[in-house]
Amino acid sequence: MDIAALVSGGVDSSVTIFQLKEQGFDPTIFYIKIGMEDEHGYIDCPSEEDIEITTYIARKYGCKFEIVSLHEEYWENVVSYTIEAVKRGLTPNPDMMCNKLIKFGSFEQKWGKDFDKISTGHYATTSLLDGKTYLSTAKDKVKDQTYFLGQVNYLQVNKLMFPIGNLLKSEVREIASRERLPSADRKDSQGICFLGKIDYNDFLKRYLGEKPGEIIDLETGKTVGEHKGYWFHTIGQRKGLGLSGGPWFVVKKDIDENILFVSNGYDPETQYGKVVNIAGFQFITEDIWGDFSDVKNIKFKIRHTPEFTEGKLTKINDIYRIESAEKIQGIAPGQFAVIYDETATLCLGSGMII
RNA sequence: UGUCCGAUGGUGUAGUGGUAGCACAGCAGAUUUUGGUUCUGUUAGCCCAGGUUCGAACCCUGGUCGGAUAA
Repeated sequence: MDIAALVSGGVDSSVTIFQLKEQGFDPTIFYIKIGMEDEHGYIDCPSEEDIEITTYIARKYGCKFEIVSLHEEYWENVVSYTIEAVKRGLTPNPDMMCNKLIKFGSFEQKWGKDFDKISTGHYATTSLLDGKTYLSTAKDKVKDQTYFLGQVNYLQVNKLMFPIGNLLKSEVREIASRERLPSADRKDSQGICFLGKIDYNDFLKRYLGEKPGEIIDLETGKTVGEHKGYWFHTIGQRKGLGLSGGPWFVVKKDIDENILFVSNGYDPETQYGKVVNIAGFQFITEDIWGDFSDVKNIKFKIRHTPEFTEGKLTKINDIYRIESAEKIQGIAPGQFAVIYDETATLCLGSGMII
């Protein structure tokens, strides 16, 4: 079986190679360059060290190694999507789009198609049900990364391998240090990858500029301050408002009027919600309930959190709706709601929060 | 103009003679493959000038500023 293994130089993806070799496979390693420099020199993803480590891994395990670039694709799909979404007042999720469109999209079209499987270092698993592959959660429920995979489709899931999905993070670290992998002690990667060391707000300022507007207390209707552009704030956000007498949380945006609505205090009701409406919901594999019509008990996430929330899923025409069992904070349109089965073992699908 | 009240970190406030606290904001770090949340740490202050006192944010006098009220 021919396996294309995506390796980033981090601990997780490094260990996948060890795992694959243990299982008798001989993967071809791919390092995808996406850190792109635009005309302003503002996108920057320092990849030297990553490539160095990946090269070492390839040599250590005697794997073929290719460095490929998806700069253009990344820019056209992920970065522009991010900017467009933010401009419309949404909260984008570039990393989910990167998985869907780049790692398992463009890569597949250009190189992956020649392989039987694509392996990555995600904390996720797949399982077979009635002969069909389903995306499933990882053994390490805290590190589980199925949320970021919620937008992939059946063809992609069918072809994916997650060699560390059945390991705990601690076990991965153990293997890495036992195998003396240079990435053993590297910090977990975090943050939007294309930004590198660039501050997200700087990035937005660069592309969208500043546009002062009012901050209004939703409860009293009073203007309590000024912001520099609605795109610098997302629903549920506390940091960055600069208002005293808080804490204050962003609860609503008016894009046309460029107004930010906030609520004050630690537990105002306006900060929470129980209903999440989802547009464009799609099952990754298929509707496990058959013809979905009534109400189903599910678990879900509206952002990458350690816990799964309980809720009920219903369908209203083209829109799916989650009724959360408990009130949840920061329901941000543009983010994806990812649906799991009742036991949080199968990742069923996702759609965009509206 | 008279009278009264107030003046404490960026903001809102505790502290009535003895080391100036708290909240929010800010900053830093932890957590997190999305700017979110959460957690930890931290910066920064007694309107000014005199006086009383061993010692003053606190008491007294004057000034400055803000608010109220009277004509």
